[in-house]
Amino acid sequence: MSQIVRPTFLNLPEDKQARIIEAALTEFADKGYPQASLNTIVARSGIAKGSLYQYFTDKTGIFLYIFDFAISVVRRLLVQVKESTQEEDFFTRLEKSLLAGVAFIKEHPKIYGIYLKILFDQQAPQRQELLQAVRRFAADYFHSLLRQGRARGELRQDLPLTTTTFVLDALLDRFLQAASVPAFDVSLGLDQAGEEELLRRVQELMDIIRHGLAAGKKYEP
Amino acid sequence: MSQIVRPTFLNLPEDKQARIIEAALTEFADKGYPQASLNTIVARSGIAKGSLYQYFTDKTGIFLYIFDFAISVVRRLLVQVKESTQEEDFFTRLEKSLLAGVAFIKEHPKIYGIYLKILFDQQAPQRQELLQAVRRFAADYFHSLLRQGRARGELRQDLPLTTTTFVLDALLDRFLQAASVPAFDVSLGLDQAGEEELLRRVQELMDIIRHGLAAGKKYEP
DNA sequence: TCTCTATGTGACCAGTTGGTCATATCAAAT
DNA sequence: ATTTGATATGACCAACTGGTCACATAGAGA
Repeated sequence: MSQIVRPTFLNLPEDKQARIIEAALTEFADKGYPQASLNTIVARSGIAKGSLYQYFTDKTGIFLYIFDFAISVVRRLLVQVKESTQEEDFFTRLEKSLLAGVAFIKEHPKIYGIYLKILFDQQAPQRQELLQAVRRFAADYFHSLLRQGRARGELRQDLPLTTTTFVLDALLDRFLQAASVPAFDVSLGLDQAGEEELLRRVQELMDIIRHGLAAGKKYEP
Repeated sequence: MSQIVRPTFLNLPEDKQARIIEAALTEFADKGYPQASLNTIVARSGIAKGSLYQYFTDKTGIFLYIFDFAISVVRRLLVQVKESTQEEDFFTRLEKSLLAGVAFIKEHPKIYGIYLKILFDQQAPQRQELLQAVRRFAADYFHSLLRQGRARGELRQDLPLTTTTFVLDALLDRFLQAASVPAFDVSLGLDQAGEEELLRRVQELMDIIRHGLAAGKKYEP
């Protein structure tokens, strides 16, 4: 980080820092890394171009600082959800996690936007590392939920944990995308669903995760 | 389309057309729409900048033409898989579809790349329409599989079809992404998996789709 | 008041972009 | 040999990019 932010920036009055962070976050979330314009950031935060280079080393530096900021916000949420649902059963925890995700995105659309952008931007700096950090975080989360659930006998004992982690990660991640990227969601129409419809979809999803699709005799342990 | 390609392009010798399509496909798949450089396309296909504008109206025109070309290739595959598995049971069909997808991406990485790029490129022209077309295509496919499977009694009779479609779309799509975008795949390591490991993962995935996660008594119709 | 350091500034730079256009090339028809 | 219509070309343009730098400003300590 010390290679990225200059002390000058940290000495700045907090509201000025906030203005710059906000402007940069917006721009990166809107356009992605390579298309984001420093001129726009500078104009929106009301500072001079030169000043930007007194705060950060270069465009990459700005981006990494912003991403780091975003990550820290997400991390706080996940830890909190995990702890506050410690006592509940597996499926309730899963459901609450998903709903917490939906609420988070509604509250911090730009943070989610920057994540989506980086997802397929080959040119975002350190993309590989940044993405793996995020997904690993999610994977660890699910894995831990699964282990506890299995230990309590709420889940099939023979579940392959890594594949199951993959399934959960895929389903919840995609559900969030569907709820916030209309183009993504052909079937459910989540982007303009009301609270109650969203809840119904979540429950249908949980039911499928529980019982699967097959008719007839179920798995016997 | 007539607004997009000029007749001049279609009059060109086929190998010249192919060279240009190839160069454009590569560039768009590599960089995405806004970052793709016409200069690069021109250089790689060995034609003059001016010529490009005798073939297409503008950058958007080139992109839409290429995308259209890509879509037609995908469409052919899906139709073929659907027909050739007509007689099999639901889960076998699903499994074969997924494996066909993996094979397709291996054979046409650029076509898949262009799809991934457009996925989150807010600035790709007509992005909304293009994406919806693709996803709708997939959704229709799964929906049709599901209806047949349910009619044959292979699936729970009370399955909510749209949510189930969503589940299948999410899982298979993500599986394909994991198999081709390493950063995306923390848990399974599919990108460097051998044939046999990949097959095992597919079967584990199918098992989870069949039976779900829950222990104990299964759903009774 | 003068000095010194930290901070602020915007004209400026080279490089790249998508797009244009006057001109050149060429094949067929007359 | 000449005309004609389609096709090919690359120098050129305005707009923008990330990044620089000589200079202005301000505030604290002397």
